[in-house]
Amino acid sequence: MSAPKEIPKNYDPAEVEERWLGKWKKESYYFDPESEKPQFIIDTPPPYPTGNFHIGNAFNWCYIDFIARYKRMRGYNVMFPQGWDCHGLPTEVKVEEINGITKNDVPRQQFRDMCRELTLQNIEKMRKTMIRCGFSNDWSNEYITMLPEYYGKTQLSFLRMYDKGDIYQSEHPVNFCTRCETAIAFAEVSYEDRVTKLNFFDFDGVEIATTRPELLAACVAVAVHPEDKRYDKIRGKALKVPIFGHDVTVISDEAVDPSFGSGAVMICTFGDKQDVHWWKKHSLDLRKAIDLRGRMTPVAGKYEGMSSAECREAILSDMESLGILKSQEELEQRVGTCWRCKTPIEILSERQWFVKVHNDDILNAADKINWTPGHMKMRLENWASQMEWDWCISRQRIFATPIPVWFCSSCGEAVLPEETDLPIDPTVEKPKKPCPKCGSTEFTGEEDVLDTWMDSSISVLNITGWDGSGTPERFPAQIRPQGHDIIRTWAFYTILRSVAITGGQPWENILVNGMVLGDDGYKMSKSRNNIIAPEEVLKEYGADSFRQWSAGGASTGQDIVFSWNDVVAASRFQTKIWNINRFVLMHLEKGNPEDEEATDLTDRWMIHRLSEAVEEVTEAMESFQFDQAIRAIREFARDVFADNYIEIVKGRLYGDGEGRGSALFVLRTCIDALCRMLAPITPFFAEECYSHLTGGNESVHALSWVTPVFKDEKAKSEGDLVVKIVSEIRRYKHDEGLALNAPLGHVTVYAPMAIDDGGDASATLNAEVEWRSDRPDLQKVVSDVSFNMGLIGPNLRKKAKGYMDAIRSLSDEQKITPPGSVMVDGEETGIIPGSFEPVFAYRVAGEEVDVLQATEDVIVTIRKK
RNA sequence: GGACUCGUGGUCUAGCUGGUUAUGACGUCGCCUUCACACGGCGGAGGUCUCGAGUUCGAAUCUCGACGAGUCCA
Repeated sequence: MSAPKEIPKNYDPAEVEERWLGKWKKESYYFDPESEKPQFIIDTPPPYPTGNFHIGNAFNWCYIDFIARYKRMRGYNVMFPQGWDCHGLPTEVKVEEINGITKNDVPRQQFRDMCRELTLQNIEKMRKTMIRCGFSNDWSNEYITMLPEYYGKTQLSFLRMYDKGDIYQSEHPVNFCTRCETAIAFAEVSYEDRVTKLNFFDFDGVEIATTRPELLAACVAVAVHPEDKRYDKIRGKALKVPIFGHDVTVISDEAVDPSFGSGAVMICTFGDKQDVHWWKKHSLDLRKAIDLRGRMTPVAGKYEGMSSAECREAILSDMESLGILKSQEELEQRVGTCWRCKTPIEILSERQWFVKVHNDDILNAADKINWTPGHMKMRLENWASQMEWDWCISRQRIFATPIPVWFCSSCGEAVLPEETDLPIDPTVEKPKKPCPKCGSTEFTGEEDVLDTWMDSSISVLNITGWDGSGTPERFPAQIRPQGHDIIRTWAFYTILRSVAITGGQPWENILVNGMVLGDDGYKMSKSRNNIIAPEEVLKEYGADSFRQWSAGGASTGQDIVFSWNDVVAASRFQTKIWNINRFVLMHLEKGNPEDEEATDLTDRWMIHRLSEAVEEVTEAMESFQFDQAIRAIREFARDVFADNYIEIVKGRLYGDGEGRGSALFVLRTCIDALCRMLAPITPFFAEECYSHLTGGNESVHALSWVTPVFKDEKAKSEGDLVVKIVSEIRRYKHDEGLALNAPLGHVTVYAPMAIDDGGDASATLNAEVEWRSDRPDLQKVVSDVSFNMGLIGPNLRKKAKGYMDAIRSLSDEQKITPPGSVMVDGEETGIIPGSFEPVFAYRVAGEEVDVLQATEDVIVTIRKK
């Protein structure tokens, strides 16, 4: 081992991190398909390529990278793949915006090419940020869902599920965005508070309140509460719909709130989800008054062709002139809108493709997965148990995976391609065989495309090597790391699809991280102006500080508030370790130790404490508690190693007498362990420190994880005492107004056991320290009693308080030598052995010394010179 | 409206399978230009653990309620 001569005085993260990025080989993170090691496959979230890898992503990826790096050191064959979930509205909207077109202005294929081009550019931008963060992705396992090799698998999964009967088409009400002209899933509906008008009008003699008068033409019934006496006379009768003149029946339903509006509701197809319920339950007619573009249909009579907003105004004005509009009230309501363009969604009934949702199977699979934190499973359960209808997977868009289906032009039969012909685009290619039902060779390709969750919900099948020939050997993956915002979507859909295709659960573990909030405690948003980009943090403090913040900023699963303070503290911690490292290297250079053994008391104490820290950090990493891991590392490095141990062994290090070799061995062992423990969290910093320690021949990331060196309980308790004495005397010096290194005179420590600290305490305190195991000639008085509640509570229950009072009122003599029993509430109660101990105080008898009481049975006297 | 999470010194945060003196960071005050580090060291001040009720010998921790905050969703 040869330490390099030059180690810079200051740690410069920018320089160091760039340098290692240039040296590290991406191949060293590749999953090895030939390896004998156990696999550890991570089902990395495939982000949407917006071009902006935001701080929430970065936080999520920090967790993943901690795990990936840790598991490699633990001897696993790790796959940390990177996917890109490309399809979807945002890119289409962006392309339309950039080029000033709508999707219908150019041929489908050209529009797709434009989307693809933009997506590739965005992916490249995001890759750069990821690499700069030091994430150890396996780029040999990258996948891009818009490319044929991936979406071919999406189509294959479609065929498989179609064959099983899990995919079907049907006319059913769905959420629909009339601006984007596509169906959307519940997961894509967002909600906004808006103020609207509640309109009261005369409906053939009955007062009705509605927020959506434009749907009057779509009215198919009027509903009242079954016990609402006001409407007893008209229940079951027909009413004539104003303006439009068709008849509808008055039905009873418990879901009607008699106190809202007039207590009578008009049911339209469809004003909201409740209408869908009623429509299904009471088998009502379907009257479509709004078309896919948000225009009124012929059903709306003279209002045909108007937008729904125009129609609303027109109908209200007509009602007014007819004298049937009674009054209007303001009403606050939450409106479902398209998550992308914020247009209020309509519920329209159209032919769509659906995936069957088998809730029980999903819940069973979810039960087999280990959830961290546990309560996140509840969110999935609540979501699954309240699903209103099957998953609508068809979208009327362009940039997405085509639905691989043709319809026979003469008999209408749905014809699917052969699996070997995938991937296909049915709007471009034709079936290879005539229609199996009628023999026709004329077909129309399905123009609808798939919901992008159909792509991303097979990420785990893709990375474990699914090719359609059965459950892949590597399935399930070991872990899915993701945010709690997509439990209802990505996690839910992935479990659904894994169960449908393989029958098993997709992962062994799911680790759910919190959301990153702005430093004001709120979700980051443009309107709050509290967005922090990862690049800002990296530029200022480096990736390692950012990663430390990710690890330690909040406990796993909690939302995490971004805090510059914590980033700065992290960076200072690195400075601290850097200086410790410089100090250690300086001494190693002064004369390298041959010793491979810790012999002195404080050295053995240090190794014991190190071993404890290693166990704590290992346990934390195993259970994904990164905040506990970094906290344990910091406490060990700063408090135990630097402030206690190093200060105590300086005397031996600056001399060249006995014990120097042992101390150097311990210093080297500790630094080595620190580098390894820090490697997953601060990979650049750990690598830099380790390279200085060893000369840079081997990467810390290629090493195995730390194992405890040894435990020595005797050295631990004796060493704890030495440390305690040193800190007590420092406090004493401080209180006496002495500098910490000021000479002190003679210190005598009276302890129950004989201690040989090899002169460490003397050198540290600049005083003669004498360790004695006899008792000092001091007056000893009982000052208090300490109780063992763990013993007293369970044994005495209600009598505990009385028992303690009785003990306290014993004489000093009896506190030292207890009687057999005491009286508690008039009852004789036996003394529980070990339930209390006397606490002693000491007074000086004659000699002119100051007395410190370090612990209950350790006395220190100080004779100043 | 529902679900979930949270409410701890000035600020942020840990603890929450109940048991000595409630963790740490930032800030703050005092001392120290100590030979790794002033981006430091040593020492201190600062908390009725949101409120109320309950369970218990004992509650920051468990239960119920109130109030407040956040997130996801109908």
